[in-house]
Amino acid sequence: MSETYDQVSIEKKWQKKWQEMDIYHFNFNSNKPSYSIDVPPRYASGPLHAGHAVHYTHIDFAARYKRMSGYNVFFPLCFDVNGIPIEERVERQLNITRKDIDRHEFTKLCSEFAEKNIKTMTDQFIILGESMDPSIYYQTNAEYYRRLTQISFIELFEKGHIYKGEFPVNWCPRCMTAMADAEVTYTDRKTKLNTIKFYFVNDQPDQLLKYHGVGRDTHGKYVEIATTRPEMLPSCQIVAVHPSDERTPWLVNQILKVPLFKKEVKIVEDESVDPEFGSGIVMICTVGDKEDLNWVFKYKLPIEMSIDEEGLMTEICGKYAGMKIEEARKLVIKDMKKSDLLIKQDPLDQNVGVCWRCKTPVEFINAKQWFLKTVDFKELVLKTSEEMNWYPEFMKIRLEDWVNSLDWDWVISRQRYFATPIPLWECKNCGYVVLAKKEDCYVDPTIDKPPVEACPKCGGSLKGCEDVFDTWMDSSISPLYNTYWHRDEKRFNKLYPMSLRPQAHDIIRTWAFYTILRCCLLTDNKPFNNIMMGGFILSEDGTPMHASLGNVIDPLEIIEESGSDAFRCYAASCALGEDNAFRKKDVIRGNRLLRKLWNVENFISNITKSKNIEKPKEYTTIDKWVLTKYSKLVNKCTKLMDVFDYSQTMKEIEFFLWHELADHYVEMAKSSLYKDENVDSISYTLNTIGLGILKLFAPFFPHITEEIYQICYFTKDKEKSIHISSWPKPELIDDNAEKSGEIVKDYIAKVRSIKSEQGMALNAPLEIYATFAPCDKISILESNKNIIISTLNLTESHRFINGKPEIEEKITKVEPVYSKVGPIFKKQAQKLNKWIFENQEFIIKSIMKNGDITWEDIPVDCTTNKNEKLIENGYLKVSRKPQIKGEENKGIIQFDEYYLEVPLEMLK
RNA sequence: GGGCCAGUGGUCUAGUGGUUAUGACGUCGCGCUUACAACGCGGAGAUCGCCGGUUCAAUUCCGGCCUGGCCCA
Repeated sequence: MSETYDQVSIEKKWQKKWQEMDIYHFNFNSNKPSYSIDVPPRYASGPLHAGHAVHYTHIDFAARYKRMSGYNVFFPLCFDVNGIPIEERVERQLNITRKDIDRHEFTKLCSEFAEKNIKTMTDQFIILGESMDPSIYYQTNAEYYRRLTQISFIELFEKGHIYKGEFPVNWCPRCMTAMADAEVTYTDRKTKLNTIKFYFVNDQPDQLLKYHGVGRDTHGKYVEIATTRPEMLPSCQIVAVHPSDERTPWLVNQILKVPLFKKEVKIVEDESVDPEFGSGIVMICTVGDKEDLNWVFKYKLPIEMSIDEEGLMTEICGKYAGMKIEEARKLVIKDMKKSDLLIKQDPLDQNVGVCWRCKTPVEFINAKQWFLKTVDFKELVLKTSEEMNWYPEFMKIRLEDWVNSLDWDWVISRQRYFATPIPLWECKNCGYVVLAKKEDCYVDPTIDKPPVEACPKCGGSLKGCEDVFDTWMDSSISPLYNTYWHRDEKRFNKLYPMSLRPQAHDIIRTWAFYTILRCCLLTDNKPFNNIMMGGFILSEDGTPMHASLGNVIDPLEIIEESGSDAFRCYAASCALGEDNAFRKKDVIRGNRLLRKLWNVENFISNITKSKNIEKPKEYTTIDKWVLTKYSKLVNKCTKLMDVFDYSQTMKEIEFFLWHELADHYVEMAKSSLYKDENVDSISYTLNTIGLGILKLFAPFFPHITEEIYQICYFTKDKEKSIHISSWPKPELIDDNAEKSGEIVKDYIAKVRSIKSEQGMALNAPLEIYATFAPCDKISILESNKNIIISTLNLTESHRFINGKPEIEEKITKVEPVYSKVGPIFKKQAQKLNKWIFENQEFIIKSIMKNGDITWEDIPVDCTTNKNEKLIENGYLKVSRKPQIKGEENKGIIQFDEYYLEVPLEMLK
């Protein structure tokens, strides 16, 4: 091994070699049990950021661990390619709208854009050291994938779970298109707030007039309502006041007349009314803005539209029908002024949603949409999620809350281009739906002919559906695609349900929910057994990453600087399901850890490289100690990896490597080796642990572990890569040796730190005349004295002596043992504790005189035995300090139960 | 407004019904020691978000509030 680890070039080397070695290949003919991962298909709108990188690295930890544990791991490389965000980026890049060019020309541009990102991300995955298998690749816009999306739709349609209905969508009246929320931008503008009169239908008591916002004129009593959209009055559905408003008791359930229009509406109370806005009484129309849409859902209001697709007033607007919005607004105001319905007009700063391209204010219009029934299947989804293991468990609650709150079915159609076409034709005449044949899919009804010439019902001509699917319709069958549903019955039966669904918690209500729903409806079985939820990665200051804030972290920049393995160390430090700010210091920690690992393995290799390693006939105590520690580490890590607790696994291995192995065992072993003692057992121990720990680290640090494996262990372990070698097994567990080893280790560590405090080198000669300790400890030290003396470089004349030296001990402090005193004395405990602290001198004197103290000496009521000895029975804890007695040129250093007899100058 | 999660030394974090609370990064002091000075040893640094309650004892359990994150309305 070289002195230093050249991270950058070695990582590149292995990334290239692994591709040639093809070691991550999923073998369909393997006899091993399979472990299948329903990898999130990465959305192809741009390169990965640090958050994605962490999530995929977590998945990679699972894949590598399972591969080493003897599974045939299914870890596909995949991308989600359909959808609006890609369309939008293409439109912005070329400064066009999709309506400006041919539909199919446009989708081609989207594909090309996505392909570029896919290429970039595929490279990024390689640089991150992800072990995906490109031979089980898919992307959701490919015909082979869209075909299954369509088949799944046809089957759900045939089962009666699909229907057509009406639903309001964002709509730009100028571009004449529906748009996603993502395409709506917000802008400030000045408008007028009009306060208008809504007369009561029934006569009201005069007391009501004392309240603000209530008035009377020659036509009767009225309430004042402020609105920026008077032209929407014909679609006014209800009026609302805040429950804590003093007028509420008078107003609720009263009926108001909508001015100018022959319409009556009821007053309701609702928390979400802002009492400070306008008169504190609001009207709700269908559908003025997003807020109104919430009201529509909540009160199940009829969807009666006052504006149509072209931005013109509809039939329900009476004399205003057919006018443009602005035109109608002006005329409505004019008419209200004429009829004395308008009280005042105030200027208002407003934040309105506008079309991102033409800046026209967005309207909601009602459009015919396709729905998948979801409300009917709440129980099914809840029951199924119960059958799966959630990591962490509490994430299940989010799904349950979401499912329980569902009031509406899922709108699956989009008036878009770059997505899977909805595979059906409709009769222009009677609306009859002709589905594509499953065997014909993939079809594009905007191009392809329907399976029948004319409508089977009325003979009318058929029109291909121009709508496409919501992108979640594609991604929510990923477990079906992965397991060869409808393509290979044998593979499907073997692979479905999948072992693991990894994903982030922000898409529980979408990806997790839709996948469970659809897979259950289509297969009557859950899609996966385990679901692991990644948290959110925030930027270093704890705020979410946003391109506009300029705080997006590029994982490649970090990797260029510190390497992939170090970045993966950060990823491992992120607890599952929790939000983590990016921490540079964990990358630094990674670098230090990698360096330490390299140096320790380098040391081990120097010892073992020219030796034939064989199991020794006999071990030393410290060999058994460290092998026991190591074996327990293996058991612990295995358990932790099984529950995806990567941060803890990493900590456990790191602690063992750095402290137990490097600081203690290696230091002890070194001195023996240099004296040519116990070489066989130490070499075997070092080789076993060196290899084992490398394997424990392999899922986290694939590059460095492979490099070391190939150099140091390949000839002994004989796998072509550490990543297909087997996960370590415990080697030896000997609890007695472990206890003895701990005693030796603690003693050495303590003396080492004393040496360091003296400013002495660790291997400098140390003159200690004798060590005193109780019998159980001293016998253990005595039997390991060779290793102790050589490690600490003690003088040969040093002796281990049972008991205590000739010293005086002074008691410095007596404390109650709270956990013992508390439960017995309950309420009296505090009084007792206080007394103990206040009477230290008395207690110390009694103990000096009698060796212990009893309840008799303490003024406390107690039912226990008056003669009980308090120190002996663990009620009191005594601190002692030795005082030097004896020879003039010797002193005592004391720690724990040990007394070291040392030259006097060591005490200075 | 609702659900879930988090709030612990300067920064980030572990953890616990028992009174000197874990570790990392940073910082300060001492030391080149035949794997490693990009190292070792040691020190300083925390009213465990705030307010109540339960308890002999709360950072930990319960309730309320505040702040941040995700999702929803």
